[in-house]
Amino acid sequence: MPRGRPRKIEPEDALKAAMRCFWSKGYEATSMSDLVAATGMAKPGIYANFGDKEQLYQRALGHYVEELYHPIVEELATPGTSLRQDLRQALEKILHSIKGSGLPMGCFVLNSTFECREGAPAIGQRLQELNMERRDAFLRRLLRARDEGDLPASADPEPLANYFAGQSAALSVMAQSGLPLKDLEAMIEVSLTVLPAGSGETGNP
Amino acid sequence: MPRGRPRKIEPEDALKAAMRCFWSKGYEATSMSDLVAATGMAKPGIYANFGDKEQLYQRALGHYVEELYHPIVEELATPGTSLRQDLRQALEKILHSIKGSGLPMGCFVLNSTFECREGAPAIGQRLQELNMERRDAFLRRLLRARDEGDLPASADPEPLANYFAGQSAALSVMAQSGLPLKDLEAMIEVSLTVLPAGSGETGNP
DNA sequence: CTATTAAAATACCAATCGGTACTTAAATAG
DNA sequence: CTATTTAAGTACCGATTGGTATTTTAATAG
Repeated sequence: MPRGRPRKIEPEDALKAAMRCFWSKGYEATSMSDLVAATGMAKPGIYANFGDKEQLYQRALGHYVEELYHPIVEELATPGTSLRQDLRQALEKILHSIKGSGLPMGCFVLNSTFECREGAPAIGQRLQELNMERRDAFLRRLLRARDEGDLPASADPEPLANYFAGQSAALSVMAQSGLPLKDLEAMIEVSLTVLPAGSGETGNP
Repeated sequence: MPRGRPRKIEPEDALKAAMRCFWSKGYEATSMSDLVAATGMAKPGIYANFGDKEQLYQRALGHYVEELYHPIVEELATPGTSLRQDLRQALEKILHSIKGSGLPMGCFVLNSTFECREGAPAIGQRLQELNMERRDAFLRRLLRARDEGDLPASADPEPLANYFAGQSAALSVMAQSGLPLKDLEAMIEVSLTVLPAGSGETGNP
């Protein structure tokens, strides 16, 4: 056991709580008092463990990326079955991470991208990178499909990757606008029809 | 001429300035001091003319909707040439309203939709309506196309309308992520390929 | 001129903001 | 037991927040 007074809450638990806070309310709308209430850690403890509000925000975003964003993005790029089926599963996964579970609504990266449209260039650049990582994951999967003949050589993978990367925002905004889950899933099926025939089985059997 | 001391700035000009402020920085990040600086109207004048900060925000959003959002949404639903060409022009128009001009970046309605993901239910419901108005405009155009035979009777207009309504968010987030204009226009061409053949001339001549 | 009207401008309010210095509590080492 | 270490908890800081009461300025009406 360590030497001094035992800690009430583990810093990692506090970080998780702070993440949910920033995720659901955004950076500006989250006050230090909110963070104190959410983490259960007193203010001086927060500053001692994480630095100031902006540093904590970056740590929270980093935790989200490691724990939730990267896993989905990476799984998205890996083999699976056919191209169409893999893209369908990827968009479904993104959709359920947007709507389902007890987690705050939407994607933390997308939410932050829209909040930080000007101002702090440091976090803004990081967010551009993260959105591009999602795009690149789609691109990798599409390039592989072209190599394997799952995507015709005539198809250009880059515009397709940009397009699919954008679909998460499309799903997010329509979810926020109140569309029921079945309509959001129908959106996914529509978005998959941009794939040339022969990229896997059809979506409407 | 009116009776008392002449006004320094017209309330409508102040409203325009406030709109740009909220539009570019968001509700939370915009302070009354910012609004005073942007409008040139002293704080008591703002409260006298518009009420409190939240009321001013709603007025600013209303002004945006009347002046910029509704015109684009309505033009989107009206005849034109072929379905594909009309949708292309609509998405191009949305894209250039997102990127071009000297106006703040992005769409005020989309930005607000992402900022207000929980909290004030009043403005949140209004934003849902506005997003649905965009969707409904796409739907009207698609229904007309189906009646005119420009869209096959086998195609289901509703999922297509939801899909196209989402594309503005897709364009917005990829623009924010640093994609150059030509790549964004290529995204539009990809998104149009969900239309069945024979909905107007092809996008790749 | 004076009275009146309406807006601008100054000054101020309590509350909250992000951030810190300081004290207290709870553990171990000797 | 006392000394030491580490974190929790309290109290406070100046600055800024959203919001007003009050005064001053500039016009017209008589």
